Parts: sequence; C-alpha cells; structure tokens
Amino acid sequence: MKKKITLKQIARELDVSISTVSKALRNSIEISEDTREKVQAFAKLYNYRPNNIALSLKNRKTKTIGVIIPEIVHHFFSKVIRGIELVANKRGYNVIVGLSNESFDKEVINMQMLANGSIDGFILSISKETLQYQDYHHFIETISQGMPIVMFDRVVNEINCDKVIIDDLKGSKNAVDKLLNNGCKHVAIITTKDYVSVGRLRTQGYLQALEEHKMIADSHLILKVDDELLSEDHLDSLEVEIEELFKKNKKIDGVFAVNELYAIIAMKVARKLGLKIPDDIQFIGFTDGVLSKHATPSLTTVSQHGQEMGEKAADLLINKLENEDEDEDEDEHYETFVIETNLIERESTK
Amino acid sequence: MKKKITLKQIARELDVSISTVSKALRNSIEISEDTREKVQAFAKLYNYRPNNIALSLKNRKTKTIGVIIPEIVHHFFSKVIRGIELVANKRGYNVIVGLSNESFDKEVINMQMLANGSIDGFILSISKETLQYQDYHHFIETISQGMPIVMFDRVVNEINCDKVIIDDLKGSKNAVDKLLNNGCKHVAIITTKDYVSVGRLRTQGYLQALEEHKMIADSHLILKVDDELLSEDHLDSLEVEIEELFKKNKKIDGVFAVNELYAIIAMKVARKLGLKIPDDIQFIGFTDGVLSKHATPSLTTVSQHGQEMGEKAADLLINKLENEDEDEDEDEHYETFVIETNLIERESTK
DNA sequence: TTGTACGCGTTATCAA
DNA sequence: TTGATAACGCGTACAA
Repeated sequence: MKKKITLKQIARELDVSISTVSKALRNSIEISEDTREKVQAFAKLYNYRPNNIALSLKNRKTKTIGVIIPEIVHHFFSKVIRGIELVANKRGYNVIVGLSNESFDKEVINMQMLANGSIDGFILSISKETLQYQDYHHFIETISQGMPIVMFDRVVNEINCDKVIIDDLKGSKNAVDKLLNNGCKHVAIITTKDYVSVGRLRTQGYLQALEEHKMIADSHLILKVDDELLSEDHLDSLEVEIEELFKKNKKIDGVFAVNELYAIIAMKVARKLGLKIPDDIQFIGFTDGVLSKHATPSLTTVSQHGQEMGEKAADLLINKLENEDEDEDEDEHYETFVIETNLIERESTK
Repeated sequence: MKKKITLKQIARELDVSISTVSKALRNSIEISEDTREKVQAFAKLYNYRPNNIALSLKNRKTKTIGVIIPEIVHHFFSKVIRGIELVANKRGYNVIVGLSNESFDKEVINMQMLANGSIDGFILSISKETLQYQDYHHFIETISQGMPIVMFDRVVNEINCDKVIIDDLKGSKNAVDKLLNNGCKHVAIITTKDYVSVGRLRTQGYLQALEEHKMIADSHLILKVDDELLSEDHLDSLEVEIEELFKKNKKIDGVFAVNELYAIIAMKVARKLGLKIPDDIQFIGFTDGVLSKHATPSLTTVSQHGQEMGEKAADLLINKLENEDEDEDEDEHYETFVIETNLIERESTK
C-alpha cells in the first residue's frame, strides 16, 4: 500500500526543497532543466497529484458545486443532474449532491453542511415544505455570505438570484390549446395544490387557454391533488379520485395533467371505464419521462428539457464564480433564464 | 455581504488568541467561563462554523464519499444513490457524484479527480466499457493507495474489495421457475451480451431453471441484445428484433427479460401481434422501476432493491473508513454482501 | 487561564 | 538556480 505522495516527501527523497519541487512540477523556468527533469521523472514514477484539499484551502476555491434537489428517484431531477454534471466536469468542477427529500429541515441542514467551505456555490430546486412554509432565510443567508445560488424549476420571487425555469404557463397553455384545437369540448385538469408554484402556473395556463377559446372554466373539471398522494402508498386513492372525476363528468373528452404520472394513471382509469384513447378522450402530460414514452398508448407531453436546464444552471453558476474577482463592483445582476418547452406528440392525442 | 467568519477574525475582534477562541468554542475547561461565554456569544452572533476544508486538511479526512455510476437517469441507479445519501448523511458524510456515462475514460478521469484528496472512499458500479476492456488498473491503483472501494451490482472478481450484489442467478432462476410453473412451455429470454456480468448471470439462471424442469434450451429463444441498442435512438431496432423473434417462434408463451425496458418493449410487440397478456403469453422483467408498476398491463418483476444496496454499500464503506486506524494490522478482510431479490407479481403473469 | 508553535499540502514572494 | 518563509483555517501539545 503506497499512500499518496506529497511534495514534502519528494523533496526529502531528492534532497531538494519543497518549493523547488513545486516549481519544477509547474515547469517554472526558474528551475534548471536538470532538476526539473529529475523531479518530474520522480513525480511521474510515484504518480504524484496535488492534493485537492490543500489547493482548496489555499485558493479559497473548492471547484465544487453543491446541488440540492428534493428527490433523485425522479426522471426530471436526474436529467437535471446529468446536465449539471456534464457542464461542471467539462469546466473542471465536481458535483456534490444533497437531497432534501421535500423536507424543509433536511434542506437547511444539507445546505449548512455544504456551505461551510465544501463548495463554491449552489444549484437547487426548492422543497415542497419550504414552499409551503415560505421560509427562505437559509437562501438569504447563504447569498449574503457571498455564496452564489442558482435556482431551477421550483423558484421563488422573494429570492434574488439567477434562475432557470421553463415557461410553465405557456407550456400548459399550448398543451390545452392543442386539446381544444383537436376538438375537445370538456377538458379537465389534474393539478397540484397552489403553493407549488409550477402547479399554480400550469393551472393558470389551462385557464388562459380556455379563455382564449371563449370557453368557461368548470370548477368540477379541476382536480387539485393533495401532494400527500404523491407518496407511493397513496396512488391508489388518487386513482379513486380520478375515477370519480370521470364518472361525475362523463362529458370529459380531454385531460391535461401537470405531471406524467397523473396522466398515466388517468389514462389507466379511462381505459378501465371503457373509453378509447384518443378517440373518446385525449391526454397530455407535463415532463417528458420514461413513462410517457413507453406507456401504451404513449403519452403526448410538454417536454421540460431537464438536462438543458441543468446545463444552463451550471453555466450560470460557474460564470458567476469565475467572474467574482472582477465583479467586485457589487452591481449584482441576476438573470432568469427561460427554457422553451415543446409539445411531443404521441398516441394519446389525435 | 458578510463573508464567513474565521477563528482568526474572532480572535482579533475579541483581542484574544486564536487557540483561546478555538478552545472556548469547543467548551474546553481550560478556558474561564467568562471568556468562554464571551467567545461563544460572539461566534453565535456571527454564525461561526468551522471551515470544512481546513478540517479535512488537518484531519486527513474529508468525510465525503465519492460515487461513480454509469448513468443517473436510471431508476435503479438513482435508487442506489438515494440509499447511499440516506446512510451517508445520517453518519455525517457528504456524497459527491461522478458519472462515467458507461465510458472507460470518463470513469478513470472521474476517479482521478476525486482520488486526489477530495474524498475518503469510493462506491461504484463498473461501466460497460470497462467491463468490455477488462482494464481494472484504476481500481487497483486506488485501492493500493489506501483508498477503500465498495462495488455494487456490476462487480468483478478480479478486484479485491467489499461488494454489494444481488444473486442475479437465483433471481432470474426464480423468475423463470415461475413462468414454467405457470405452465409456459416455450420461454424466451431477452438478455445482453455476455461481458455484462449481470446479463451473463441472469442468462445462466434462465438455463438452470430450464434444466431443473428437464427442458432443453433452444438457442433460438435466446436473444442477446447488443447494448448499443440501449441508446435511445436504437430502441426501434430492438423492437424489430423482438418482433422477428416472436414471428419466427410462434410457440413462445413466456418471456423473461433482464431489465424492465426490454420486457416492456416485448409486451408492446406481443400486443401488436395480437397476443393476450397473460393468457397467451406471460412476461417477467428484472429491476423494479416505474415502468413495471405503471405499464398496462403492469409487469411482474424481480425486485433489485436498489435503495437497500446503496444503504448497505454506504455502511460497508463508512465502517471501513472509521475502523481504518485500528485496522493497521493489515489483515485485509473483504465482504461480499448479497441482497435478496424477490418476485413482485403483477398483471403480466397468471 | 491564556498564548505560542506546529502541522496538514500547497503556492507565491522574497532572499540567498 | 535554489530555498526559506508565510499564508490558507483549524486543533492541539506544550509553554508561560
């Protein structure tokens, strides 16, 4: 077992000073070609690599990005991470991941763990509980300590930082437009409670589309699911709720769901009730995941471009980090970057 | 913007020495109650937290685990990460994620980036390319530098380290047993090329089950998919291959697939050919993901317990890390932990 | 009870 | 051309 070798050990072996070794390895012209070669050969032999931690301490930069997301077993979030990792690696950064598990406390603790020097900046998506409590002090503190944050998808106006979002309103409006243009007369929406910003916005898009088509929204066709239902155990009761929705409103001929799972479950219920898709009833979901693609019938969805969001967020953060020095003029300028959605048409619509 | 405060700054403000501050904050009895309170109050006011990097450098421990996986947009791997993160956080560790993207080079580079002091140990699953090349020098080097590795799922005998696996052979044997016991006479398998160890083992399990039921394996019923096909673009050609399989072997009444996507696609093809599931043909997949649960019909699968694997791997690694000091007696003892699989019966089997 | 000095591994500055 | 020294932030053995 040969432990990692350090400058000091090389110096001792070669009977030169530490600084000579350091310079030799960085090809400094201060050092004679002789010693340079000698040192480099020795270093190569022992596979010397500078210790990252020491460099971090010295440079006050860790070259590491902290990512806090509510959940990782989720197609969208894992796509975002892939995007972040891609860009981060390309630009010489590592990615350290913390999961809030939709909990306020875990979000705070995770951020504290990382904010004590482990990372240079955050990329995060806010947990549902935090959105509910509307307690954002941990973000504010982090930013005021000079650690930049980039938020994506679940963002909040109260916090002044770079953001990467999609146009939820426009995306869902387009989806509902599509259903209406396809001839649907009674479009239902399956959405979340309003404190989840994306749910609220997507509901707005639905309403706007109806309005533009001179149709009157029917509150009976709006199902706001309690997000407790998202926990796996409660999916059955979601199914029941949807079944009731369909039974009480037999005229429904189009469904827009704010995520793919809701849509898939709704399709299942519809089929159970003997409805033909897309002839009797059409479906569109949000977020393009594996389910949408491989379900039967495959689901038309509003694509959220998770990887692209991740890439953009990472670029924004790293740009901020690398310009920090020059940017001492404190004219804090924050960007909100909107990623375009697009409709991926599959078998669940005509 | 109030930057993070350090011991030195507190010391200067309070006009005491750095070590006094340090001791006071750690409640040392060496320090008078007076100064202790004064220092602690001040520290609290300025929200002092020790710098992780400095601690890492001093303790030669980063309290961080490096995780290298082939892919993150994948139900199984994200479940594993969730398990790792859960245990790691509970035990005071962070998780830094690197993606090999199934590439040998990226695996090596990622490990090098992290091995230079950024982490205390690795948890990883080997990339397909690495398995193909059978080049494991980067693992050997890492281990010989005294950095422990725990491998999961895709492991390799050549490397001596802790491992967490499932009994692929037994799991698939059970699955095929189930099909045979359900009356299937002609069970096909959709598997991967043999260099992917899990594919090879699962194929063996299939063969063993047949043998025990005194049935002769028919090579025409064994479809070894080139993993190129896994890249999203090529799924269509996989569909074609499976369709040919079914058309050439009309007697097939059971299908075992080594992952869930193969199974789902096979079901789709079967339905297209007018076969009734599970009456005409039954299906079992491997790895329990979202697709299995929400497909129609839902898919019977061999559950791989990704989260449990992650938890176990993290525990193994952290145990090794925390016992390192005592363990100087070099009696390197490595464990291979086998997680039990179980069959989750759904609608695709009788 | 408090402070000094050292070391973790590195680089940069300045002196030899 | 080389080397000594300081600094990054912290904890601790030892000295005062």
